[in-house]
Amino acid sequence: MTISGHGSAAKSIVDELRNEIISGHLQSGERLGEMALAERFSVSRGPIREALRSLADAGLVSFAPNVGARVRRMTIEDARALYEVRAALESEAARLAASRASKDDARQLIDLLVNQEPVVRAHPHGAYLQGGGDTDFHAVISRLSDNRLITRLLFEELYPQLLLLRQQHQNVRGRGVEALHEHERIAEAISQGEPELAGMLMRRHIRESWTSLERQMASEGEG
Amino acid sequence: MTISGHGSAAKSIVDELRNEIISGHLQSGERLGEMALAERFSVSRGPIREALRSLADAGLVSFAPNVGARVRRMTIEDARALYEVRAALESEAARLAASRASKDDARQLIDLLVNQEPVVRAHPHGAYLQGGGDTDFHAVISRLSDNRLITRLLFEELYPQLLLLRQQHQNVRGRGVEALHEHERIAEAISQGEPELAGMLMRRHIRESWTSLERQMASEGEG
DNA sequence: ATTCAAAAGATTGTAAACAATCAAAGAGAA
DNA sequence: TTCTCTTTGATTGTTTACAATCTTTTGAAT
Repeated sequence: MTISGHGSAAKSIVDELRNEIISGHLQSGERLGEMALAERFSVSRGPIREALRSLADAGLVSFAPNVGARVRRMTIEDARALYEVRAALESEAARLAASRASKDDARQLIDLLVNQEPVVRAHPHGAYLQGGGDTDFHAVISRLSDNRLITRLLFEELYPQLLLLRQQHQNVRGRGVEALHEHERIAEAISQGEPELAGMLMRRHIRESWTSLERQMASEGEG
Repeated sequence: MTISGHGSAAKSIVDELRNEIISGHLQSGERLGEMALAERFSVSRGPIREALRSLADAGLVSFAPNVGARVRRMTIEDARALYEVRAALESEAARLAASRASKDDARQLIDLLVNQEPVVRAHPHGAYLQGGGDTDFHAVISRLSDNRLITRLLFEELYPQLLLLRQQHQNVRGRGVEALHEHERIAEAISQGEPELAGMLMRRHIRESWTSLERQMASEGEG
């Protein structure tokens, strides 16, 4: 679960390594030797081991006993499983948000989208997810769901893996305009207190996102 | 994520401690000092620290920096969040199983229930979940979903926490007969290849389970 | 040239000692 | 008595050293 604790040394090391993995500075499959990292961060192997375990929990690093850690390589099967779980958790979050959100909360969600609209229209195929806009939207819904477990699973396990996936298949383009439109419909359902509809729209939204990504990953194998 | 690795020492320590926590031999809130555990297992503090981190990832142990680990105390809010996530993941699993399961797989699922029926009828209020029968049913659906991430989340994070919850609120009784009947309807939907129906029935099944548990936890506060 | 085996090198797993932080006990004053 | 400050004790965080395992290299035999 990784509640939070984690000796302060390991914590900052985790953050740094996560950024380097997600940004592609550390390539997929690359070995993460404990001694090498210990020297790099001017620290002993203890905190390094703890940091690597934590990254493995987040799904960014893979282990082999007596062999060590490597930057995880995401297969297309991993990606499919990831999107299926994401659909389950986010549609549940949308459902709960529609049940529990106050009028004020819902209004805040809609305002967020109104502010994002001009930005998205300026970059129709922008990396919506990575840019923060998409993250904001889903983060707000996560908060409105009032379920800390869902929020933790999404932000500490699924989203990092999604970013890693994007990093490893670089030619993925966002669906900026379409996604924004789908967001608007979801926000509307939440603000009107319709859990079933909100959940269904969110599920469809994520399925569309996966369809788009899957197509790009497939064509990647050809070219 | 805790792929598997984990030095062999830590692995067995994790298993032992998990059993002791779930069985109630270690009470909730009890301190888990590193030195004490190191002596108990005749091992140094290194593997102990790794084991405790792993248990924290499973949600059985809570941390405070510079203070240490304790057996996690599950609040009613934790329980609610847990059941909401469980509903999301298991209904997704049922949905996927209905989409993907072969006729043979589905038949196997129904056979499982037929075999369990006489056992459940003999103990109508038995601890279905803990006894293995319920676990078997959900495990099979998990496998039929063909999604390793769902399976891992359920068996390494959610189910252990559910068992801990049961341990801390001891007067919970199962819904043996009703649950079995609901299982039969779910299995039927899966075998007939109806994802929407299977998902909906599973969601309802888990909601009923939660309603029953919530009522018992509430009455616990009174008596 | 290829394949297998054995030894050398490198890396992870574990143990033991040191440093830093926190919690509790005790003394003193209001 | 109660509150606060200080000190003491205990526990976690970190480092260093040792043991076990794996990977790679080297060599010979086919």
